Amino acid sequence: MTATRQKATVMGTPVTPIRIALVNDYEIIVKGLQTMLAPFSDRVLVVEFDSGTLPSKPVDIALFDTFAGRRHSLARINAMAKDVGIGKVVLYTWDAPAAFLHDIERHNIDGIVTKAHTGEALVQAIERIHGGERIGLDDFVEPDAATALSEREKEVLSLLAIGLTNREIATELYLSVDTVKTYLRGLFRKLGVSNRTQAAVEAAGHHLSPPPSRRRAG
Amino acid sequence: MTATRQKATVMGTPVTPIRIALVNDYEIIVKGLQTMLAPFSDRVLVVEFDSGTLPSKPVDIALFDTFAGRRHSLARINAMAKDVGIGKVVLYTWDAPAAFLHDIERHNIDGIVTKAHTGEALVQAIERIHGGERIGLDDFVEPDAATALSEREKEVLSLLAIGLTNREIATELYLSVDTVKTYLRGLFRKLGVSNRTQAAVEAAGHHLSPPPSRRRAG
DNA sequence: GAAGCGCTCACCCATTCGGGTGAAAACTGC
DNA sequence: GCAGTTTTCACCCGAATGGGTGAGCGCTTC
Repeated sequence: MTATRQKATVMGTPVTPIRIALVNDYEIIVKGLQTMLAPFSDRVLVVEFDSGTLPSKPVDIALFDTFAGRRHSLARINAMAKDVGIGKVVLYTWDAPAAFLHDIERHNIDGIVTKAHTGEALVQAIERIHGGERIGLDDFVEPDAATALSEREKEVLSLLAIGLTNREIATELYLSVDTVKTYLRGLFRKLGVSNRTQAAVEAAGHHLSPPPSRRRAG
Repeated sequence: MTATRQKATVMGTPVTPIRIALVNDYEIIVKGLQTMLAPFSDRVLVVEFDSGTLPSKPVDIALFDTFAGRRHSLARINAMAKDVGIGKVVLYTWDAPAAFLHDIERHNIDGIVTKAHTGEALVQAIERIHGGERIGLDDFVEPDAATALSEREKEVLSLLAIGLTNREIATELYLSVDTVKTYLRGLFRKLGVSNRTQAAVEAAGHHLSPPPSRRRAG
């Protein structure tokens, strides 16, 4: 929050704006970001808007609009990020950043900003992330050591949390049922619960379960 | 979907655009809606943007941006709607409309549109709602008769949803375990699930389970 | 290189769960 | 009154779950 971060010009000399791409399907967000960032064109430049696809031009930062149910693409964008020339991948989400803990740890996300940000705040966040800070991440990294879930445990829990049986979890993760049960015992202990339903409820608190299904399509 | 709906002019004579207000806190949505609807200024006119407060001028339609955790204001806006001169109250939400079934039944919402709409689609939806249709509502009203839960079933489900065992539920409700199991069979059938964990997840969608405990602040 | 942790699996055992059938009592609506 | 629904319970049975112990392998750390 030092004053140096906010100036886009140094002694009147213009600085190259940070080039960002927005990966988003929704017109209102695309238009909103454009309009919202227009006054800051000297600091950030939105060079591309994509509908679920990757930006075709190199950018400093890709704002990745991650919705539940769309997380799969996160793996993809990250895998291809270096090929295309994306400097950093930033989640641009409605949810509290914690909702994407799972993704953050799995893929290398460089920052998270929420859509609650105003234009000015967003620009500042982008500048800080561009500068190497891990905005929105630091608050959510470390769990509790003793109750920290391992990678595999989180995978098992996330599948449990959608109601899969042990056998289904095993099949999904290419494990034996006994192994799944071993993980569950550890999970129950760490979560302080005694059955899978309680674990599923807790999983939501750990942001490891999807939102409940909507019965009817919108 | 008749052709008459789309024309904003009648034989070249301009028609008064529908006046809408947006109740929203987020700059990106405010800016996005403005920009998105700008090309349709002959059909819809965004006359006011409010941050959580009610529009001060009479409008035909108030787009009410409802976020989880902000639903309380829905009751307020509706109560005051007629005083201020709001023609219709429309939810403008990300979620599938079903997420607000609860609200819809409690307050008199005239329509629901999602932010996935493009400008053109949004304008059409607004026009149809203005014309008296209940966009997005008809698909979500009735609890389906066959899948409606009885009082007792809801009680059982709400206890299941916090992870109680059948025996615990039975004790809690002064029932036999067999009775609880009978209810569960019916619940699973109505919810379209095959085990209690899935039922617990669904229960959240039915507003029958408390929000999961947050271990860390978001 | 020993200790510790994460990941994997196996076997055992008691309990719980899920699903099926049947049925009685009460209340609701036509 | 009768049909339908809700609430309640019982019995049966196979499958799933939960908990315990033990154990091998790989990686990191001291």
